[in-house]
Amino acid sequence: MIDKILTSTASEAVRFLFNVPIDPSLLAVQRTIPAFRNQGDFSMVVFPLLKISRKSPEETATMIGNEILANMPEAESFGVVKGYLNIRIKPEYWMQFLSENQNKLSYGITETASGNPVVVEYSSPNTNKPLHLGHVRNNLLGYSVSQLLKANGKNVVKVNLVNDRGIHICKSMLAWKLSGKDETPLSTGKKGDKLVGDYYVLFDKLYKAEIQDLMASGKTKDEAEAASVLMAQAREMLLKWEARDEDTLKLWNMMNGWVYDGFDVTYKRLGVNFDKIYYESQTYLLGKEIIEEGLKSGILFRKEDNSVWIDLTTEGLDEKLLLRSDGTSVYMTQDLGTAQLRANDFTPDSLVYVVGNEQNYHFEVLKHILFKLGRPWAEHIYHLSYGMVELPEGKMKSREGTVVDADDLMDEMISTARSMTKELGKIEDFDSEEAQKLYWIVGMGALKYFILKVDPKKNMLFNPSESIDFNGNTGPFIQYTYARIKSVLRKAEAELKVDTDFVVDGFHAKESDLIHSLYEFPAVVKQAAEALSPAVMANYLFELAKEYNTFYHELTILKEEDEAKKASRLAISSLAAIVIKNGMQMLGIEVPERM
RNA sequence: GGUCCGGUAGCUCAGUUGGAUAGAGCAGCAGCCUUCUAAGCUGCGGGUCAGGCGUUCGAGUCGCCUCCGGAUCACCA
Repeated sequence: MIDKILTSTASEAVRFLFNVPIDPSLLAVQRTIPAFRNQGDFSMVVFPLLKISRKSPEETATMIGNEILANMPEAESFGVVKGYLNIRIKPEYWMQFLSENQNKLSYGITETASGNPVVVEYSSPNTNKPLHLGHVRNNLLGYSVSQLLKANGKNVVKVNLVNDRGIHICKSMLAWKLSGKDETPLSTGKKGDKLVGDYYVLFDKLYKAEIQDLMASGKTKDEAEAASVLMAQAREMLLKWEARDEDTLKLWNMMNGWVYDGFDVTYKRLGVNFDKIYYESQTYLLGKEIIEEGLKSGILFRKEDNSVWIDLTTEGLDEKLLLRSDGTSVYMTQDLGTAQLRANDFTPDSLVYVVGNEQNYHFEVLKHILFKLGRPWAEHIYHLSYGMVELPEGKMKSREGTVVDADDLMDEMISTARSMTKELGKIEDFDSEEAQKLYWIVGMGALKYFILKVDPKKNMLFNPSESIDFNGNTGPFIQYTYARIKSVLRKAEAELKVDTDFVVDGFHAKESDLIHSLYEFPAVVKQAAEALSPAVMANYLFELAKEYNTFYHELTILKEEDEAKKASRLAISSLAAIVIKNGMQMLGIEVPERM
């Protein structure tokens, strides 16, 4: 990469001029800011060198500039403003870059995967309620991060750990049984996850009524909760489940089956998928051997009441419970077990957990425990901790009915895409199937981009009364730019063949900006993956699309009479389309050929 | 109370390892379709980067303190 060459040339220059070897990071090369683009493509700050040069900033910069010009064939000229050295790269360099990559469909993507896999866990739903906007953020992040890692040549295993057991499922099961209506998805025409979710809500309603009654008869809230028959029945059901009671298992299997059918539909529409699905009903007993092992080695200890703990106070944390006094496991025990299971299944390079930031502490503890128990791979556990999706009135609460349902939201996005497309009237020749596909692409593009453009670790706001935009910094804007480019390219191909070898005197400022942005794409792919942040990619793509639209507006392409210029602009367009398509694919967003 | 995360334009958000004059989008106003897709482009207004102190040639970015918001600190998951 040219910026690397520049850095090493410059540090050589400093060594030659001032006879002092320097750390190249002192001269971090950066892209010249727009105000000074007339002077160069790259800039260096010479202030840190003044102690070495013992000259004025201008003089120091000029000396280095001359030295670079003399030793770096790609450098064309330089300019100095205060302590900034701006270097222009020869257009020949950019021309070569363009002709080499203009038709490279895999530009920015490392196609051959190598190394042990990265295991990415995401989604991880409970089977007692349908997916909502919070889950949507989780799923989109997990899928996109997986795509980004793949684009960087990693083997990726996407896993989902479904929480299919526990008291919450028993509540839905119990309410269903008590209602006596024998409803099924088939009999009601309802999506299975929705139906089960309704019964979960029904349980809560019945339970609250029971508590009310008990309190009306003079009990305190605590007493009422302790005396609740419904809760006792739910617990009994859980015990029966654990005892593998046949009827209970049958009901459980049936209702979970409904939920999975429902989830499958939602996952498919969201465009996410998994390489392996773990079920807690099969993993919840794991971890106990690890505990035994830790007890033996003395890293864990047992209290008088028989409960097992780890002391993490030297790590600045607390003591943490790992086994209850009755010998049963807690969440942490299971997670230790499933982490080990994954380590055994895949011998991964690293483990990524896409889990909300309310579990920051949990994962910090998890890492520490595994590390103390002699699992060196624990060092490569990354908790991709994302913020809440909040509504204007605050947090979403399932029980208060303030959740934004994933299916409803997708329906709404697609229907908005439909009405906007119809209003614009550009696809009248599409058949119904093509049109439906486009509505889905655009609607989902708007939704996905809206969520992914925000830095994962930040909380974000969703206002249901203001529908998600389709103009400005949005998915459809980027999709539109792609469709626009493709339209030009189609026309160019329909004309005569355009020469892909071209020589131009130089580039227009708008062309240079675009070329430079396109040149940066592979670095952005890397950076986004390292940061586990689709937002890095999203924001880059928006800037790129904006630059293309400015270029498109200010310069003609097909009507350009100078054939070389025309060819260069087509090359820029072609590569821009490739970058947008590849970048969007890393976000899990499709792009339409027309819209 | 301890720990962690956040606070940037009216609103939603960017801002690479500290670098030049802090940027977008939306909303508002004014323009641009006989020309490669107007889901677009151009222009205008809009800021005590929560506040203070410090480190530095240079701080939205790093450190300390204060204020505000959120999360977490369960024999819940």
